[in-house]
Amino acid sequence: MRTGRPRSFCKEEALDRAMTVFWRQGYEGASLAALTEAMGINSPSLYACFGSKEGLFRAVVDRYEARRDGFMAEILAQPNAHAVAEAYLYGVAAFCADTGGQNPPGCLMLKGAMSCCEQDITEHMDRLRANKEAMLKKRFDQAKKMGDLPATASPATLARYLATMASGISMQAASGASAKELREVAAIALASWPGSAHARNRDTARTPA
Amino acid sequence: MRTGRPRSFCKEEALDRAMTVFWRQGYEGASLAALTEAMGINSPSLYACFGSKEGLFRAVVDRYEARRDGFMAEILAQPNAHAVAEAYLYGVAAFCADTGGQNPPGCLMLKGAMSCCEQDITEHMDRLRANKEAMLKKRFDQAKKMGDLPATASPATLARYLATMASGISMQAASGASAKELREVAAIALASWPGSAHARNRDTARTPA
DNA sequence: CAATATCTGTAACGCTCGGTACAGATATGC
DNA sequence: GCATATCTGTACCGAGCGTTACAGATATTG
Repeated sequence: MRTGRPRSFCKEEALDRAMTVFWRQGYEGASLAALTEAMGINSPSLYACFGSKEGLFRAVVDRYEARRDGFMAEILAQPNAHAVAEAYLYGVAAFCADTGGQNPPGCLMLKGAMSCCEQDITEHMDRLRANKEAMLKKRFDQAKKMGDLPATASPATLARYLATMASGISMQAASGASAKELREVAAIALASWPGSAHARNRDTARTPA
Repeated sequence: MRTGRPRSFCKEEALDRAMTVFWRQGYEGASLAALTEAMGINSPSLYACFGSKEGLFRAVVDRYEARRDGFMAEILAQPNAHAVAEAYLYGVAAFCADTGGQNPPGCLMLKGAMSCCEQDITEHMDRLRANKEAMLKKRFDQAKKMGDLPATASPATLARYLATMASGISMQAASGASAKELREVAAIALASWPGSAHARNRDTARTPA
């Protein structure tokens, strides 16, 4: 076992508390003072454990990503392309609207990436997002072979379309849109899905009842 | 005429130079040093002219908004709802991809709003964006009366859908998507437009030629 | 029981931040 | 020409930033 005085705080809990600060304030807006106060530790403990503010942020992002990997697995397991798109957009809408009582609405990734000028950080987050898009594309390649996407469909463009919509939904959530409003928007977005023409009268924008 | 020593720089040009700094770095990321250097003036001149960093930013945002008002006027003048949606999304895509050789891709509003923790500023920018969405809604109310939107369509939801898509397009542009990729995404988004069912085979996602 | 290794809190570091005091420069108004 | 008003550059302010030196506390190792 490791020698020396043991750490007096829970690393995971500290990361969760730091996450809410970065989520609310962005990367540069989150001061060390705010972070250490929220985490309940002093700065030397933070530096011993995470190396730097950037190291802490990366650890937070990794933790955030790990949680969303489970979400993506559920999405990709849907039986066909339309179900994937539907589960993805409604899932993103629900996620962005759910503050968990402490986090602000929207996505940590977007808030973090937009509020940071350090290139290596923004590139890292762009890569993570591109990776999610690539997972969708791969799933749609497969769907095309299975025949639940038309032969003319472009998996890459469809994946980018969903990623674009997800970013937009996150932005709308961040500026105060309700969960219901986000779902309505997702519904319109899904009406344009290749092969869902007959769903139009059901899914497309209608005056809410 | 005004007495005293005259200002030795052009206010509008200084605002344009400050705009590119805010656009690249965000509100909080743009330091006074970076701003004064780009503007070619010293800080006392900046403060005499704009009052504070926040005052400068508001002036920049006003100037940015004034330019986009012309864009919105063109959009709203389109002959029917579908043309409005099409002109809007393709216009946003073109705008976000066009850096003008100095600005980063994407929208100053999103970058500015996301990189700022001061509530009065973010609220101001949210208000401006909501205002654009309201203009679209009003136009779609009118379109519904004119019969170029189905009676079941919800102008508010359609306007929110376009605003969401526009935010998403801006985010994609900011993370490196090309103009062509943005247009392809816009095309899919337009395929779900109420009443454009027959356009699907023409507009929806296809493997690029 | 040392000896060693790590974590802890206090207190400070150098630096940059947004903002300004001040004196000199340059215009107008009489 | 002289008083007045405004802008300009230099040089600086206190506050807050991310980060760390250091000494004391607390664990394992032998």
